[in-house]
Amino acid sequence: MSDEKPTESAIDSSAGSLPKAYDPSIIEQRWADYWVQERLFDVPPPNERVPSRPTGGPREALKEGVNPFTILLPPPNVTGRLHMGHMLNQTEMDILTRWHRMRGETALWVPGTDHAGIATQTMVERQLAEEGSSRKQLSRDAFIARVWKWKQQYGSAITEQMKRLGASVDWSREYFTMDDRLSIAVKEAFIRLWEQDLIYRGAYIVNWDPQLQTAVSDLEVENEERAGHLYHIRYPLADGGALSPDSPDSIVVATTRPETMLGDTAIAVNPIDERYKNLIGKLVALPLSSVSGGPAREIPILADDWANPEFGTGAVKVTPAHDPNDFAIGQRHSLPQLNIFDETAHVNLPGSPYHGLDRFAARKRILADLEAAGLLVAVKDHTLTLPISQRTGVVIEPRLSMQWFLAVNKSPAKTGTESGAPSFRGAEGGVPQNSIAANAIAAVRDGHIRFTPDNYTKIYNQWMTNIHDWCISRQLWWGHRIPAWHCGKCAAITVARDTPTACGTCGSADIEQSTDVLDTWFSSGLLPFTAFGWPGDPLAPETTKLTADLAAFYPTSLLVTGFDILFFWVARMIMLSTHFMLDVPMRDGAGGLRPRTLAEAVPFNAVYIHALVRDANREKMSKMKGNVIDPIEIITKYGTDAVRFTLASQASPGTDIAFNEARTEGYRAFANKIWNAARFLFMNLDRAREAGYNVKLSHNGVISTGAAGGVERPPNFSSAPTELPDHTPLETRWIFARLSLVSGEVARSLADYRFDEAANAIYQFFWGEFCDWYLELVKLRLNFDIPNNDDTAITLASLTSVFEAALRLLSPFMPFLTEEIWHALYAGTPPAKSIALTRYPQASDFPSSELTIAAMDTLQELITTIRALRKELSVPEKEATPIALHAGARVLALTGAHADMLGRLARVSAIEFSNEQLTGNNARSTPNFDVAVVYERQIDVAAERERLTKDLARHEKVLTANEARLADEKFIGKAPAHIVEGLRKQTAETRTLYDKTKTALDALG
RNA sequence: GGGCGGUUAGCUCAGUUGGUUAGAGCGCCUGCCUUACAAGCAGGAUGUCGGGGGUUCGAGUCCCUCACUGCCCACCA
Repeated sequence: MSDEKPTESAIDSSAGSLPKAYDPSIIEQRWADYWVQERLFDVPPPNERVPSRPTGGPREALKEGVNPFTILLPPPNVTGRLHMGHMLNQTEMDILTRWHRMRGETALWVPGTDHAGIATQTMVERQLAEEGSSRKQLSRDAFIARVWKWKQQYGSAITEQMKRLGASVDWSREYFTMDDRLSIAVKEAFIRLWEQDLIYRGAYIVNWDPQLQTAVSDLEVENEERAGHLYHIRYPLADGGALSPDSPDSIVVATTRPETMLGDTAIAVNPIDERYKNLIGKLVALPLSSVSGGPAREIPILADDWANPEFGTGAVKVTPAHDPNDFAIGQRHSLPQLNIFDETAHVNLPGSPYHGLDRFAARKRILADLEAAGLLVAVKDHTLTLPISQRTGVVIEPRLSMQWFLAVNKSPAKTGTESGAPSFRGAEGGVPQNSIAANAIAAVRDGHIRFTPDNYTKIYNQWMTNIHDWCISRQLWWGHRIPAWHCGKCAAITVARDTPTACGTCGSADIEQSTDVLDTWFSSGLLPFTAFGWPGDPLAPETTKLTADLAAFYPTSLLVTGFDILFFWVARMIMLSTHFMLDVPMRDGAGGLRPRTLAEAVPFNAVYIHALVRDANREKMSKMKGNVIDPIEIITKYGTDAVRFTLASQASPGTDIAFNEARTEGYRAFANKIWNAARFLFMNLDRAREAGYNVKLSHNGVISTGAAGGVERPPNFSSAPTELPDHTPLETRWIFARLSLVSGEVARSLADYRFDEAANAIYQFFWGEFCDWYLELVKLRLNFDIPNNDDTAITLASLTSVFEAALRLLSPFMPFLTEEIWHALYAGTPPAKSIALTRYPQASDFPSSELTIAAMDTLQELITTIRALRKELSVPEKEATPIALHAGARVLALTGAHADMLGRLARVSAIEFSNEQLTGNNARSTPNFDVAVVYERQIDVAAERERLTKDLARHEKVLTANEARLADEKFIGKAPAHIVEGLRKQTAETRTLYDKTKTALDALG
């Protein structure tokens, strides 16, 4: 089955050929393959006529049009396996993308994968370890070749999984962040930043992961509170301190990390601290610092405000090479920086007894030695926050090392190296400083980027305002190697686009490329523009570097992502994109170019941040806990559509999703329901054909017939409301009206990222209204025994039309099921290659009338009331009974005209109209009518009394409350008229119900 | 140390700018194999909206406070 071509397997619309139960496993893979093979969602390269994207809020998207909708897939790690977070993320993006596409917009969703420096390198290193080899045993080039081989072999796993989800991405534009094209762009970005003097190299304290043996950024460090100790250590004064008898001969410092004392180069006390005032300037003999049996190192006691007299002993040891604060003190006092650890955090002090010890072993030894020397004064319990490497879980070792940094709070220097390039930057006012961070702040502050939920605006601002320079170098092998060459002779740095042969400063040929690579987030931060071809043809003049894709699709419309990468990625994209894109000109519409504004330089106009997918008990999923739900597993069990719908129906902004399989089971049932509704329809279409009806499907929902979703759209995109013949039955008018309203609701919800509301509206419509009511009612009309019956013809046409439209409405949420049925409906000759290329139902597509809805509401209420009464009276399901009805003229007329509905749906055999109120124990009252079921059967008096008593109490409560309010002059005076009027009406109705209930209760005796 | 959320039916969650009797799905109870569907149909029960106070004609919704709970940021040895 699955190897058949979909168009051929699209079954004839005969109920007999649809299996009774819906089985997603036999259709989903087939359509997933079909969408990819047919390149249905590829967007052809834009031409000059592509209109540029107007800026506007999400509401703007409600208008139909041909604007591009562009969205970038957050690239998963190439080593990754799909998890529930991906699935939520992609479901949301796919719903929106399919929705926009079906609205006639050019919907471009660009997929890709991230080379994920650390993750990938670690994975391959692990593989090597299993083979008894290691990265260092291979050469750098051999190792990188090995990673590429791995990528070739396994790198497509995650994208293959994506295809299974039905993600409607443009595979022709798929990228990998280490592709040649993107590597060139990354290099170019680095070089320009260097030329603008925004990248610098320097020795600073960085977060060092001793396991990975690389620097990591602040963001890659998690702070964990742990119980630890504060050690008070005595440092003797070098001169013995015998200045005067009461003068101390030592100073006691407090530290949590005694092993770092080997790197101490000073002791700091606060200048206002009276205890130590006369020690300032003295030297101490650093204990345990003797190398090869030599004398102890002597270090000064100095005054620095950093020392807090309240904390510990008020004296702090200063280790400039291993603590950021100490580093700062060192800078202020020109202290030497003594790096005592190697890159694996083992003591690196040849000649010292601690040489070669791991940092924790060194701590133990040092504490023991201090104790033995009587220098360990006190050990106090102390909770400290330990920096933990996110990637490896090991304790981060702050370490002085040479790294590359991106200056984020600095204005770019004029480049000068670009050949006469005109600067398009900064034409807009309002950006005070033009630094990377300032632009990133302005972009959000000025509303060019909107966050949903909007509280992330604040979080973003807070972070961006306090941002530090970004350490962008990593001591890894897998990644974008920094295009800088160090000179062996003069030590100068040569940064160049093409591999240089000589030092740019002294001309020496003794140059070597930096061994560092760039932080993965540096390259992914460039994606919003590099994915569209930036920087373009490097040989072309600067002003024409606007690639066609960039011109057509930048800025992207939306970014959908999780809050966990808000700073890692979202913020970096805003920083880097605004910075670089301000220099890329805009088409001015008259064939020329003009500077780009900040609004046009932002990477996206909106950011939708979704929550976490948790397990059914709201626990965070983790491998350790073993509660990780594998999307592929759950999809195999319930079908992709059901899982997608589960996620969508719970995806309300700002709330985590507790993924509950029971719910997915419910949505599989929903899919099955629709499947069976289709079977019902097909069965009737068959009957109609057999009875000689001319069954022809209109193609009015189709917006594209030929090529894949291109930029061009057929002119007949808009569709006029379906015209209903005069004698169209009520239920058909009603279902069209409901479809219209629901279509409107769905559009409004999706525009606000309310996937839950949209999904629930469709669910309720499809099941609660179309299936539960409409399908039951059409059974009254479909009468194939009578040839050329008007009711039958109109109803069948409407039924088909509504069902087809409802499928389109549902298709962004359940693309597989709807595709399958839609193709089946057209019996192998569909008007488009996919339902995804048809028009999305709009409220204005269908005739709608409030009167129709009100009429059906009344009939539904009547039917429901009769059903309840029958149940209460224990009328056997199959037995029809007469009813008595007391009501106003409108309801009576309505009931008279639709007695057949009551017969079918409430098993009413006859209707007796009554002039009297009906209050017997076989009767029920609503504000619109009294109805009684005529059935001779002793009712359960006790149960009836209980029910009536309860009702009475409820009515009474309402009456008391309402009457009190209506008697309140302040309420009458201040509340708006429609509220008062509504309350009056409700009170009157409740009064009537109360009276009737009272009478009925009294009648029970 | 700062900052941000959450608390509504047994469970998971909705509840628009305050406005007439607070909803959904699942679960639960009862009755039905009614030829699209038992993955179904019909009916039913279930809430002092975390506690307290305030503003208001009117509060699940706004303000204060307390409790519990989750998260983010932060260079105090």
